[in-house]
Order: sequence, then C-alpha cells, then structure tokens
Amino acid sequence: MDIKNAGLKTTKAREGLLHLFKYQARPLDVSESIRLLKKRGIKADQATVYRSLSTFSDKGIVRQVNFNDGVVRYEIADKPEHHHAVCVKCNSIEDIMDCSVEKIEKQISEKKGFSVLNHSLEFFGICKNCKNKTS
Amino acid sequence: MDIKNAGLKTTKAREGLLHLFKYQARPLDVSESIRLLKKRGIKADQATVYRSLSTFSDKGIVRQVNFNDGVVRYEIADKPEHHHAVCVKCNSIEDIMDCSVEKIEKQISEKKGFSVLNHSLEFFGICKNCKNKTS
DNA sequence: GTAAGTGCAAACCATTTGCACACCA
DNA sequence: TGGTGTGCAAATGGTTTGCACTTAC
Repeated sequence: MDIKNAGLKTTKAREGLLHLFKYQARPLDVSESIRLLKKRGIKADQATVYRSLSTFSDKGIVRQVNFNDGVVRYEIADKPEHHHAVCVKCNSIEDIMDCSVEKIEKQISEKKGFSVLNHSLEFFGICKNCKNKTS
Repeated sequence: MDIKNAGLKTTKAREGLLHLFKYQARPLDVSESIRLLKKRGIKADQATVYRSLSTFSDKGIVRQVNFNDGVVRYEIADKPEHHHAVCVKCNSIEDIMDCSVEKIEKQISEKKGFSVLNHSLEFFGICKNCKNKTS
C-alpha cells in the first residue's frame, strides 16, 4: 500500500515519512519522525506529522504501537503482525513474531461470545545485552 | 495489603479510594474515582488522587491498566493477574482469567535471552450484548 | 480551479509539580 | 511535633484544532 493507492496526494512530508517507516526497524513517535525528517532535509510541522500518521493509520499504511509511556508510536503495516519485547534498561526493541494469542482469542469468542477485533500485547523486561553487562 | 501495612498514613481520601477499588469490578481512572468519591461524600483533589493511586501502585495495592486511550486506569491488585476484553461499542469490560501468555514468555526467554518482567495484553472487540442488538 | 494538505499558534486534556497549610502517628 | 498528606493553582507535555495560505492533481 502506498500513498497514491490510498487515494492520498503525494507531498514531500508524506513521501519522507513513508520512507522513514519503510527503512526503520523500530516504531517511531512523532518527535522522532520530525527529527529524522529534518536529517533528510525535509521540514515538516508537528501538526502535519500528526495528521499524516493518523491518516496513514486510517488507510492501513502504518499501524499504531503503544508502550504505555504516554507516547503514540507507529510502524509500517506491510510486515506481518507481531508484538514487541521492550528492554526497560536500554529501550531496545525486539520483534516477537510467533504470537499464539489467536488461541486465546478463539477461547474468548467461544466461551464469552466476544468477537476480538484486535489486541495489544507487549512485553517489558531485560534484553540479553543488558543482562550481560556488569553494570 | 492495606494502607497501614504499606507503611502509609490513613486518611479519608485513601480509605475512600481503597473502598472504591475493592468494590468496583471495572478499572477506574482518576476522574471516575473523584466522581465516585464525591458520591460517597468524600471530596478529594485530583492531585491527591493522582498521588494516592501512584503510591498505591508502588506499594502493590493497585495495579495499572492501559487501554491505549490516553487515560491511565487502576484496579485492585489483590485478585489474580488477568487481562481484559473491552467492547469498542459499549465499553463494557470482561476479565480474561486464563492467560496462556506464559508460554510465549518462556519461548522469548529461551530463544532471545530476553527476561520478561511484565507484559500487557488487552483485547478489543464486540461483546455478546452488542452483537445481539439490532442497532 | 478546487479540494486536499500544510504551517502556525492557540487550545486541549491528562498528568505533574511547587508551595503553604493540615493532619496522622 | 515532625514528617506525611492535601489543596490549590500553575506548569508540563503530548496531541488536536481553527484558520489562512499553499499545493497537488
């Protein structure tokens, strides 16, 4: 899914943003996005970035990621759904691809008649690197 | 765990709050808490409630619940850990007790060396009631 | 040309903080 | 009485919005 296909107009800000998310491994929030755009010589107002990411999200180009720290992040949507393991020391993020939550969803649906549209699952802990550090 | 055991002073605001959370099925946010306190004749400033709930959380009396809607909620900590199924139509909340996420955590630990300290798992969808409504 | 997108500044809203006063132990 | 807790009001910080201007198509 790209900008035109989504029925959106192509602009410098949007192209730059999409490029960022395509080549960025970790989820980005708005202020990081602005900073990285600037590095590439693209000046974009925060309102523009908020609006663009919100629109991208509506169109299914990016998806929202929440780490419960008061900041909304986004990541590109064209990779398979997954979750994240966030190191509470160094803030590194690992993707968790094998998510067997579908089984729980099925149980919920069968036992309670609750149809799950989506879920959020994030892990917080200490990554391998930080465990090996003496400090 | 109660207020005194936690090494905290007993005050009207704290007693009222604790009472609320003990007898409330759903997680409460700060403004709901204030409203419910007022109903019981207890006037508490928002700063007090924020500080009290934060302290309670530190002491393990309540735990934080995040629904990614920009508001922090809390629930009493003296019931077994569980997750929530939130209806996106009527906002009703069902507790999900049987959480097999431990298996995923074990996998993450073995494969990636990432030690999970805690995780957040919430389901969003349509509850049985809302499905049965014609509207 | 026109609708869609942008920039700027102000508004919003949940949460936090500084400080003087009140109150529990 | 001393330290903890509270109330009030102001500050903070992420996010949203109104409005005039610009741009893609």
